[in-house]
Amino acid sequence: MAGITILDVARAAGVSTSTVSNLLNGRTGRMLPETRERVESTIRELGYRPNRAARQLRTGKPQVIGLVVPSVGNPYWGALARHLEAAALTEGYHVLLCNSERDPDRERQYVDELVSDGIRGIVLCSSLPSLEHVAGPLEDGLRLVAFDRTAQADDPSSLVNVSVDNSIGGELMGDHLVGLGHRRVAFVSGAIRSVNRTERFQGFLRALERAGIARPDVVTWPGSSADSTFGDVEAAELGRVAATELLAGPNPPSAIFAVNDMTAIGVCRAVRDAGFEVGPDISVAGFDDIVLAELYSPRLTTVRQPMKEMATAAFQALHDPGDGDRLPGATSLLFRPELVVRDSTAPPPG
Amino acid sequence: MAGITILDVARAAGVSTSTVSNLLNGRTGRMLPETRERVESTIRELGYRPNRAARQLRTGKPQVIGLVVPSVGNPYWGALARHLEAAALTEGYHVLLCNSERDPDRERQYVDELVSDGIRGIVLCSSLPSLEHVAGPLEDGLRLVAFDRTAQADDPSSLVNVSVDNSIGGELMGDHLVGLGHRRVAFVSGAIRSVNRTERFQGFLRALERAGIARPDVVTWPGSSADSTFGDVEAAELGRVAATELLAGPNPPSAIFAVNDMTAIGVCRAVRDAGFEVGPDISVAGFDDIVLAELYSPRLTTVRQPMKEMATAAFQALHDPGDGDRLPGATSLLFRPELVVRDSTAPPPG
DNA sequence: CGACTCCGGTGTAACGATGCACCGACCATA
DNA sequence: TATGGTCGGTGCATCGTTACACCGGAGTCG
Repeated sequence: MAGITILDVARAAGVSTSTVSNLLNGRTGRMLPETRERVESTIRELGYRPNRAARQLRTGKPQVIGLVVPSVGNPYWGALARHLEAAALTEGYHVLLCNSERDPDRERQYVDELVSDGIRGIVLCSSLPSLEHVAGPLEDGLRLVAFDRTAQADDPSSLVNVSVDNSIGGELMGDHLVGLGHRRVAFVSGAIRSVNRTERFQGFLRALERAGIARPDVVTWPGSSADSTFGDVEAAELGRVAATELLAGPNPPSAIFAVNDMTAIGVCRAVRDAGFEVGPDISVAGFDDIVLAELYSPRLTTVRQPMKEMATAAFQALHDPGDGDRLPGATSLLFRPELVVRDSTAPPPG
Repeated sequence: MAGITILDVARAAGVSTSTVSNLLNGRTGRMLPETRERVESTIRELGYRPNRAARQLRTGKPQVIGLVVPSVGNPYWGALARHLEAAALTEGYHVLLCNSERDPDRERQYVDELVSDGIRGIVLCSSLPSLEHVAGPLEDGLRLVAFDRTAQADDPSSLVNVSVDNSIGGELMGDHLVGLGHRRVAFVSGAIRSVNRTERFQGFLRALERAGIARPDVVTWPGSSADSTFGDVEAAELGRVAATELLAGPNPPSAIFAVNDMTAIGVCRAVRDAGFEVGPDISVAGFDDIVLAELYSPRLTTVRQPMKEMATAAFQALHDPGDGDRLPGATSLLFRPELVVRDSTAPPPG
């Protein structure tokens, strides 16, 4: 039980609380090395730890950042949470966890609450296309990182976007499938996170066109985009339904690229249900490289997002004073994805 | 960007800050309903939100609980984090996330830090068998819930353990496999989380013995138990290695029960690598029912932990003043697991 | 009528850290 | 010896909320 205050330290070291505070906050300019060492060793001996609440009350800035994700139960967001927390820890920051459950109201509410708690940095993994609902706090100095989302024209300035380069990711996978010899390929996607989907698809398309391949079949979720409770297990179901439809068609593809790993897993199930083997008969590829991808059977070929680096960058963007003269307007940090070839893709049969 | 303080509210409502504070803290006994309503509506109009830092500074109790897990990247812990946060939210609490990465030192350090930040409630998912390292804080009034762990004789009192009834879980699975007609069964497990492992195994054994079946083969991780960095993806690898060994043996089992879903997935891979089909040829079962289990191929038969209920109970145990005259000594909350039969188990061939 | 008791609040001293505005001592210079 | 400048610190008001101690007025009782 701490209970040890700055006053205890000051008394024990024979200085004033101001001096201890100065030391604690790096204002050691005008301080005798001797005094400094005496205070430092006193702090160590007493096991003093600053009280965060008092510090926050005084400075208005807690040593905490907020993380708002759809659901940390999803391995993708879980991985982000893990790496973000690790990055924050290196600077003595803690992470407050918020699950929006893909509910825009909850998302808004969380941001408001965090802000009014004095938190000045938030990593937001929004399911909303627009971010105007956080424009207010942003103007008041909130540092906001939008994760897994690319910049939009109407983004508030001072917003930093951290994301993988979805377009290149799509292209990498397109090159891979083309290189294996596939000529009839399909793209399967849900309607949410439409920006990502579009970019992944565009990159994919670019690779195919370069190889002189006709525009692939594209199957997207037939449901309305207003279906905001669209979850993660449902993503797999979508993949299954879409792939079933594709395979029953007149001229089925020999390879299917799903917008993410969850969906790819659903596609795999459909492929098997249709009597094919994933890999040898029909190639299936995903995106994200969640832990599941490596463990799935067959091991899933996918595009890896460098999650650790992205999480670290997200924290830095919140924590740093800013790159001084950063370009005005919204900024994006795009990370290079990496193709991970495993067992779910192979040359087409025949 | 609140900026609105209790003083603003008091002035606007024409009362003292004390009255507003009294209302906020439920001391409405001696208060005219009229006054109360006036203050309440003022609060609403002004959009006042109490400043947590100031409140904590005054009361010493922040509206935050700590969650220490090995890694929230693991879907099992991710699910816990999600449900715990949801439960906390209903009472206005936030959750501070800490990933110990299975490092005992980090675990200790997190607890110390949380305590010295004034946090009075922690859900600890410890990889350590003993909890003496938190005995100090516990004596000083820290409320501590140990999750996924059953009580030990030398547990500090005032500790609450929340866990699924592993013994019954094992028994349920034993009954299921026996009921399918299996007579040669094996149990695969790593060395960590030894208490859980033992209990799951004991329950399993009980079911087998009741059916008059010989003691099953048991394969545990050959590595040393000091291997504390033993992770989650490695759990799958362990399953693979263990099952490979089993299947190459003289009298291979027709069913394999793995200590958890991750390990079961590794077992599945080994089964397939050996040229068998999971389900029809060899039954494989897991434990936990992580999201992966439903998505895996084949869908995994497993024992579900009622995660939502367990997380809610864990929060309640931290939050409630205690059940008045709770029994002295360590308390355990055991939850009933549920058998989930899917496609990875089937009657033995022949 | 005076003493008591409620009722419905209010006044205010903390909680622990911060950082601006000082201050005394010492030295150099004029 | 006055003047000014550093050096190495210190004094203290302040952040927003809480809750204990208190208070004035109305009602009750003998």
